[in-house]
Amino acid sequence: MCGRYTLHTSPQRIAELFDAQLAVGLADFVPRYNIAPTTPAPVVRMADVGRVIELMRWGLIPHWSREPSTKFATFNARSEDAAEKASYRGPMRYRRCLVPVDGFYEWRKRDRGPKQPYLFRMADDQPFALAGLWDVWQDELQSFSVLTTKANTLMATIHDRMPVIVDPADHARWLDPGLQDPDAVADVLKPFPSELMLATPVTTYVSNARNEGPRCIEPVEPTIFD
DNA sequence: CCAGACGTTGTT
DNA sequence: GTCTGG
DNA sequence: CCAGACGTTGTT
DNA sequence: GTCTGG
Repeated sequence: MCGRYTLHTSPQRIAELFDAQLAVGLADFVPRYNIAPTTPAPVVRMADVGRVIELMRWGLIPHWSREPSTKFATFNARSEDAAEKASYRGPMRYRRCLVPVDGFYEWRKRDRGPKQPYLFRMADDQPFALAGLWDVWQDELQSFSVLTTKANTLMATIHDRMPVIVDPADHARWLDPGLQDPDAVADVLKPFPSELMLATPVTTYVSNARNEGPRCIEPVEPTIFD
């Protein structure tokens, strides 16, 4: 699963990498090391003019919701059955997006002490894309969810689920609003190869969602209890 | 048909 | 809006 | 995801 | 134990 991540690469570099236009205000997006559910984050989606990067709230609020509330856990969606779920059926067909990140966190429960956070990133330390779904509520609030899949062998040491990481070669197809049959993009939703990723135990400073800054990704030595 | 939910994960 | 349960 | 709160009334 | 806020 995926409930916290980083995006400290500059918006200009992200726009370049994803071949997308930055929405107004996004050029000033400050480096983030602790993006949490219910908070805004940059998302890449197709618009009439092509790919755009906009701020959306993490935690998908369906357009039919009475309240823009976080009543249910919609910051992740199971890729295996999202196309059949009431909340994701529409988004899976018409509103797929990419979530730019340069790493994400997972926590492992220990026998004693607080949970140990791990930072997962690419071995080459480059930014990458998570598969996302988005929606609009009351023509004013855009929000998104991150798809999950089976853990690869690296992640399986901590969890049996992981976020879907979209291979750059699949970006265009995933975003294509012309593909309205979930089967046409189902092959994109697979576990990313472990050998291209790294995991590092980091300080529990990141565990509090109010904490920010480079200190969040500070490595720590694994302990006997890890 | 209508009413009521609409979600995920880990842990027990 | 759309799915599930009764 | 984790951390932190978890309640009501009347009065100011 | 379970919900809300970040």
